[in-house]
Amino acid sequence: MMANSMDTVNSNQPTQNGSKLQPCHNESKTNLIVNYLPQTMTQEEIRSLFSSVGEVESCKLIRDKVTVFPDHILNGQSLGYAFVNYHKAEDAEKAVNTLNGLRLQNKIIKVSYARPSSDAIKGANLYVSGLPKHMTQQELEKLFCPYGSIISSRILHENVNVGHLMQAGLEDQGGLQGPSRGVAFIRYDQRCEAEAAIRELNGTVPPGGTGPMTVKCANNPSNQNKALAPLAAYLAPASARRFIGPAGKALLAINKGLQRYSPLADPLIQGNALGGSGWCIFVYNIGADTEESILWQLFGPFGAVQSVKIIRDPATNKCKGYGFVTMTNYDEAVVAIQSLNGYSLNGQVLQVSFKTNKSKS
DNA sequence: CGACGGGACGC
DNA sequence: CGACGGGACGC
Repeated sequence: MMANSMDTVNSNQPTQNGSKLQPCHNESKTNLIVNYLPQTMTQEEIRSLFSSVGEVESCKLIRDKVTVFPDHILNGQSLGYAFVNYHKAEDAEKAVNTLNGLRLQNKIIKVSYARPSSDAIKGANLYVSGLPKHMTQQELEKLFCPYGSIISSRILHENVNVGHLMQAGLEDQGGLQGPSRGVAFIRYDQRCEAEAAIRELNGTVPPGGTGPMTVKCANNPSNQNKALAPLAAYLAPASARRFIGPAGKALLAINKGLQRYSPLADPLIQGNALGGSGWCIFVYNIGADTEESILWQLFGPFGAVQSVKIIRDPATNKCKGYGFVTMTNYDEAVVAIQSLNGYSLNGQVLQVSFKTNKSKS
């Protein structure tokens, strides 16, 4: 089956692009990249696994970095991949042969040679928006493959409201994703390939599309944008605390004595661009003079709120009676909805539910 | 008495 | 189905 076109180019291949000199000590034959690791697997567990094949020189699990404040950087979640460098090339080869495709928990890991690190492979990840909603991953790759070797591609999808399934832990069984958001990532082998794709494709109308798409460099995944969103969750009352992991506890420790902090007043939260990855809640029957801060006050106590939006009449700037709140975590969103639906605000009874797709897309 | 933006950066 | 790095050569 060709379902998995995710890894279009296998990075095991001897670098066809490199008649260039390799780094002095020939790391390209000993250094491996391991993808699709289970979320919970630690660096030590990975090292242990790969040590079963041969002596490991180094092992590095890549983790998200969470910036709490400019002077507090914490290791966050595993990004699901790691680098394992062996002392001996033969051990690396054996690891590829014996560990690639190994099933660990619910994942099939991929073990392949790491491309030599260089500036040429940095910045090769593209963010694409404005794609037709019906475009498939195959069509997407066909559109982008003329400009270089595609390492991976991914179309982002809407969340789909199937809470009972998610709670049963079945979300990994596949098939539950919602419609395309018209947004995708394309990773090329080389930065220059990505740059060529931007030059050639940005602003053009994709096949089957009705308007121009945007093709640009993707943001660096581990940067400060994420910083304050987790903070809102960790400072929230008990409802959210149950879900805190080790990183959250560290955050809590750091934030002791910061009672003063209020997400309501924080422009980085109010104006954030995190929207789209969380659970969007429709809030109806709010008064004409309702402001964003009211929604923050209402929803903040239930957990991590990513964004808040009051819909206004552009002419009068008066609220049209509804707004949207995006929360990060499904469980917290459910509790917020259950708690706030029917709540009386300034004499009006709120109707609160997950957002539906009634818009004129 | 009316009823689901706009822009989107992956867990 | 799934995001291809890495602060540090320093007392």
